[in-house]
Amino acid sequence: MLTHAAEDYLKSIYKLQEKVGKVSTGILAEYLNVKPASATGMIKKLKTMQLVKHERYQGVTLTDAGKAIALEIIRHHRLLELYLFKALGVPWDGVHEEAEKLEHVISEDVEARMDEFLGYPTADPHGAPIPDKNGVVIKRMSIPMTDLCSGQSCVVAEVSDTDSALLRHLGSFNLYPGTAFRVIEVAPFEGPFTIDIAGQQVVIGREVAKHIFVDDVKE
Amino acid sequence: MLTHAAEDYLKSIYKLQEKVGKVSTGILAEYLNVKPASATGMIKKLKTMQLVKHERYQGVTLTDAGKAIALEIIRHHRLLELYLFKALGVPWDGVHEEAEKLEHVISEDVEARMDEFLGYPTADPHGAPIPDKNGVVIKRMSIPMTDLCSGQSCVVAEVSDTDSALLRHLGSFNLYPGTAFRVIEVAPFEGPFTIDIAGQQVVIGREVAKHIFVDDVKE
DNA sequence: AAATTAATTTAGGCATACCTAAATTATATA
DNA sequence: TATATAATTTAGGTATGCCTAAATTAATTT
Repeated sequence: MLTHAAEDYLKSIYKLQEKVGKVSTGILAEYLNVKPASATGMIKKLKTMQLVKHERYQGVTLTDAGKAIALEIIRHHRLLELYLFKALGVPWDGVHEEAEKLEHVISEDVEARMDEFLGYPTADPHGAPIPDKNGVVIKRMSIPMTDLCSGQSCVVAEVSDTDSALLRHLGSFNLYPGTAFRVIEVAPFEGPFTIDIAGQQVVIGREVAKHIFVDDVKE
Repeated sequence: MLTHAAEDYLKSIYKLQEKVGKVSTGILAEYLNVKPASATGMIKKLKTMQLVKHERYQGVTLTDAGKAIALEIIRHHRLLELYLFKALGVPWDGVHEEAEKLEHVISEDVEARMDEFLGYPTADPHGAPIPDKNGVVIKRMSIPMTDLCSGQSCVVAEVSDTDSALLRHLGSFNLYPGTAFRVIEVAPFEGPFTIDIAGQQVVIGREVAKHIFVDDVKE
């Protein structure tokens, strides 16, 4: 079996691969809050296990085996988040941290039971897709909120899950995945967004908007 | 914060203290499936943290601080067992192993939510008492089934939780905590027990009976 | 009491996974 | 192209927690 650290590396490589494309040692180390030298060491270990491909100074890529494990961990994480949220009422700004610890120790059996309880869901409380048992991920075609213009309507698809304070902030406006809103005004010079959520007028700063992804954009 | 290993040592010392009284290095090592030398090492570490008292060759005792941590871990374990059993339908012969991993990573917040969901229970699926938030344990006055004589009636109070095969065996007779039965016959020369459970006649071997503790004994 | 046996502790090693500091390699600039 | 800068890797060190083997201490037997 893999160590927790190895699982975290695989998960992080997968996520960075999605976001940035090429995954360098430095980017990976920064993401995991370790030094580049530590990342190099783990990459070497994962390479001997045939879970990653790596050429010196050229970054890492997951092998099929590595990707399968990464998706399994991500599935654990997101199912746990949703379970904690729905079954135990843990606030959505707390589920990430909790799931981060549980994802490495939960059994496939318990996971299957949570999955059944939740009705085989496809997204976690932040809107991120939950890979199925075979590692198949259904990708949504969402765009960053910062791409919206005045007058456009849309639905929140996903928000980033790591910043607890941000999530509390969004929660105070009811800005959850599935929530519809309309852009009233985009302030010039990279300014904030004024939006309408269920009749309420709310101002969302640009830095915050970067962490919100939307769907179903209409004029 | 303590390591998982340190938590396991404290928990084991507590349990052995209950069962055997004096806890020697050798007993502790055997219980934890490590070598005596390893136990000595951890005992030293726990001593510097003032969680145990230890005189060379004289065995270990928990300090109040150590006992508090031991009871906290035991509370985690038993609440998790009951939660997995009741909320997710994990069979009672599987909850111990699962809880063994989760007990070290579950937060106080999630634990409190499980506790509420379960209605502040006082016993786990095997009948073991769940310490409350302040580490108070309500002890039951149960006796081993092997002390019973022909004709006596009783109620199952507790069964040992570590042997999964034993639990499946007991489950097949509906021999859960709370189940009442009457001893029909005790075979001589340390032989098996024949009992009546809800009209069904069942034979329980002496080795199995040693792991069953009963309450409410009547003639 | 002496000798044997058993329990415990010390000493020295291994693996994991992190660190810092130095060396190396690649890339960008002059 | 030579040099400066940035990224990466190597080398060597720390802490945890396990191991084996040897030394010590305690308990039992003769």
